[in-house]
Amino acid sequence: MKLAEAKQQFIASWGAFGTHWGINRTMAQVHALLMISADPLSQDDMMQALSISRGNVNMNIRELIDWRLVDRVIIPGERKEYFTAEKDIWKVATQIIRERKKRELDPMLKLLDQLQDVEGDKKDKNVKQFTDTIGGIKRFGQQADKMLDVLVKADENWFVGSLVKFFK
Amino acid sequence: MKLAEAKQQFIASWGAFGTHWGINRTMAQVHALLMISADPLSQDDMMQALSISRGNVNMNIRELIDWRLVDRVIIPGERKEYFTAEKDIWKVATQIIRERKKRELDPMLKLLDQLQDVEGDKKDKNVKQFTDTIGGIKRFGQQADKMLDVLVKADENWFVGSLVKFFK
DNA sequence: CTGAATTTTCAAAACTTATTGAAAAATTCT
DNA sequence: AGAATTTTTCAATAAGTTTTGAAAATTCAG
Repeated sequence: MKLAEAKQQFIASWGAFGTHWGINRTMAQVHALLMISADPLSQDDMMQALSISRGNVNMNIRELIDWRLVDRVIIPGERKEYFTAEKDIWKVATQIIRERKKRELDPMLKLLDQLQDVEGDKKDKNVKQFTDTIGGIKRFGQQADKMLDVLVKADENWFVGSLVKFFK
Repeated sequence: MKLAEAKQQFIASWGAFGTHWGINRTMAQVHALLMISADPLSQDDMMQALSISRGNVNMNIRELIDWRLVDRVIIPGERKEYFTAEKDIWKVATQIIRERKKRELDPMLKLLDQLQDVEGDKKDKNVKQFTDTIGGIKRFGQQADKMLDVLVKADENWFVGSLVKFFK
């Protein structure tokens, strides 16, 4: 397979993959493009490569920067801004976990806390089923929360090394 | 807080949460409703509880069954079908992992294999960046794949117990 | 087998989200 | 400072997704 074709396929698939995980297709594609580009790209480069509008590139790039997956790069002597993506997939993954935890898991746990104490007879099976379910999700979420905290602070080598032993 | 109000809040939040993870809001809400219901519900019950149409309930229930998160229940003497959800959140989580792995991770790994061998000079930095990135993602994905396999087959108590030690 | 109850399907409509592109703002050069 | 270039914004529009609801299919009791 030719490089250009392989690139296109990867970008398309990464985009489709993203949509299954609640990520805007174009944002995932911009990310994919930057991950496989040896050099930083300008917004014009991306418009070109993905056949999308200037506004679209701009919005998605800014969101990727907000997720800390992409950085602005200044190239001396160039007027335009350029962008690169973090290419170490371990760092990419931990960063995504970090953000989603902050944006989604933490608020969910806060809500579950509030829902925990409903008025009413603890003997009523409807009350009981509700509090049991909420309690179960809360405990699970807290466990996940702790685990992800450690994971995200860990070094890849330590982690993979330890996992090998753990999951023999 | 009153039970009815707490239920509504949970259903709404679970729905919103789902949309951030590529899951149809209504499907997540139906799932939430069944998880906090002490008894099995009919399609009419769900239409009522969520103010949605019959077709909508039907489609989403069938998808939840397809994900093996919900089961049909026959109540003797009743003409209607009833439905219950798995309420053990550990089982829910491992089942979701199982399905997403099958539907998304496995195909992605298969694609990365194909993209691995592009024609061209390995010294060309463009070729190199591409194969390095793809290779990195592939290795990471394979590691995750193995890990999730073990996780999904594990028993919750074993898992949590071991993790506590692991993540001290 | 008949007819009532229930479930399923799916085209059309409603809703949601993403994209465009031109205008405004900001930046940088001379 | 003024002009040229680049970036950002955002209202309008397009594209994509979900929902409805009525018709068709299926199931079941008598």
